[in-house]
Amino acid sequence: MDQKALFYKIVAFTAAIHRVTHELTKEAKSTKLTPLQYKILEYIAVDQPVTLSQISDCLHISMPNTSRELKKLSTFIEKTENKEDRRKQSIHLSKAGEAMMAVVFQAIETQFRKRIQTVSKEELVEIDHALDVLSDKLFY
Amino acid sequence: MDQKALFYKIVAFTAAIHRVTHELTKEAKSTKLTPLQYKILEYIAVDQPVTLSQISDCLHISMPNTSRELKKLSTFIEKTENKEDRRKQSIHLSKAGEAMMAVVFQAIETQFRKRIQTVSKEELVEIDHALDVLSDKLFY
DNA sequence: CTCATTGATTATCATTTGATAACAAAATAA
DNA sequence: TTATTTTGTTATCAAATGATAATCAATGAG
Repeated sequence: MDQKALFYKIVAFTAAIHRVTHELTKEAKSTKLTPLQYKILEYIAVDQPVTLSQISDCLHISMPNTSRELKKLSTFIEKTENKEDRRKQSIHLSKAGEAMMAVVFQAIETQFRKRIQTVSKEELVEIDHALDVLSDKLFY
Repeated sequence: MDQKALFYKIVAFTAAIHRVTHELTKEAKSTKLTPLQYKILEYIAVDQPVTLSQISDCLHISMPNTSRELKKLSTFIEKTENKEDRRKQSIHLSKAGEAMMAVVFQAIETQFRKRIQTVSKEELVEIDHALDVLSDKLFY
């Protein structure tokens, strides 16, 4: 296994992913979310409930800026007080946020279905396995 | 194969990749390149020679903005006239650009080697195969 | 040849994002 | 208790990025 070649393949791969996701999340643009706001909402949608500092840490956005963006997203999120530590906030999607992310995800999903139209069931299993392998061993 | 589950896995996967690449390309920050400039240079490095409109198309940056960024990158790139179509430019990395990207890639590679330290040869082959599968069938 | 199209540039403006300082409240350590 | 750390907010400034109009030269279609 030529590690150098593998490395270049990974660079090309990640670049390709960035391009494809850009393509797909363009749909999200119709929601008037900025890319950063979309990223934040996506993170909340997947990991909720989260705290502000979790968002800040994971997405590498400073706390002041995270706070600012969350304020802009106020209609899409809700903050619940954390009983154990009253400094912390439990942030999760509001009804409106859930509804909007559902629409966005639906749009992205539709795009993806187009992509896998021609893919056989066996190949889908292969893709699924490939995702697991890379998630486990490379992009954790 | 549950397509819905697969789709969510893909969303989580691409988000993970974005986070990891963010982590890795932070190294590139020491080069004083902005994220956009890095993206452009990376694209040139991988696909050179390219034209300005290719960069614009592939990275979804308007031509005026691409032109502006390329001007900022002038020390790292060279423009050669295209004999067939004199409107077009053949853009490739300059000596300085090659040198700098080599440093950046080296830094990223080092990070990646850390990640695959504990991975066996068999698993590397598996990773390589997984990259091929996803590149072919999903992120083309 | 004339006209529309393509590839690229310059200038300009608005928006988004990043960075930092100053602050406050809750929690924890001393 | 007091001091320190963690979590979050507000305000402000600078930089990066996006968007658009005007322009130009080369190309290709008619």
